[in-house]
Amino acid sequence: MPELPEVETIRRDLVKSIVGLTIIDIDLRLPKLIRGYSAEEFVRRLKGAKVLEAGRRAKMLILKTSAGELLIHLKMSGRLIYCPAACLEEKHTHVIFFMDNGSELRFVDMRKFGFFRLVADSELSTIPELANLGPEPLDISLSEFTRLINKKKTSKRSIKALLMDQSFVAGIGNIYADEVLFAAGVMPSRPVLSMTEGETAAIHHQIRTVLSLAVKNRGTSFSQYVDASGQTGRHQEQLKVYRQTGKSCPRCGKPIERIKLGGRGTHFCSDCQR
DNA sequence: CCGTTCCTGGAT
DNA sequence: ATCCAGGAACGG
Repeated sequence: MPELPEVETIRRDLVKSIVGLTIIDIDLRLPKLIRGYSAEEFVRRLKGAKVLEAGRRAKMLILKTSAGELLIHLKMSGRLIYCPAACLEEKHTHVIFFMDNGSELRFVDMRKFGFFRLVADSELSTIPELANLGPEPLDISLSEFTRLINKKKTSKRSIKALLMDQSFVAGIGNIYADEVLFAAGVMPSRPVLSMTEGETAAIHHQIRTVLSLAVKNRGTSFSQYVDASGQTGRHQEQLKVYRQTGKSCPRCGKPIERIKLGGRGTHFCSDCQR
């Protein structure tokens, strides 16, 4: 899926394109992607609703509407595409929102893992998909990050698994976990309990540096991810280790290695990361 | 903790 | 044919 930088890019696009518009109709072709309400009730409630704001929490998009908060999770392959006027329909288009100015917002998802949830009345913080999220990685201070790491100091799990744990810090996925740990000089497989004060500070610093640069570059595009206008991001050109197996480490020249950690492809330089 | 599962498709 | 893929819930 889009991780924090990709979702943030889409959010900023949607602020410019659909905030202020009203949904006049919805073509929902894959009812199972709606959580909470039935598909019929979801459509009934959102028809006629005005989009008031486009927000984000971790990797979740939150469209504030006059009918409640619309949560959208893109998971691995979901895309939100804004069509100002007639655009060709892509394969795997599962939902189309028709807006009152003739434009459309389309949800396209090859793997069908993404979901929508309309929250009409309850507190957002009680929603299951939001309730257990940790702090935003770009907001957390060094002292707070250090405190959270120290709380996990009994854990033998890898530092990479912890960074990807959304209840620890919310928004980092497989790409940026590898990139952050390379930039911080820490091996992804290192147990959390072995982190030094200096390494913790380096990881905190690189989370900020790597994620904000990726946002500036409008995200990383491989196969699926594009922004809300259908354009690819640019951060794939800046990746140091992710999917760079066998290529020379940009710092020391040694070939980048790949292992499997927690079921995920994990990329690193064994000279630059300890 | 790890593996499996939800899906479809591209790469090897 | 087999493995892999920006996520995350679930079960053992």
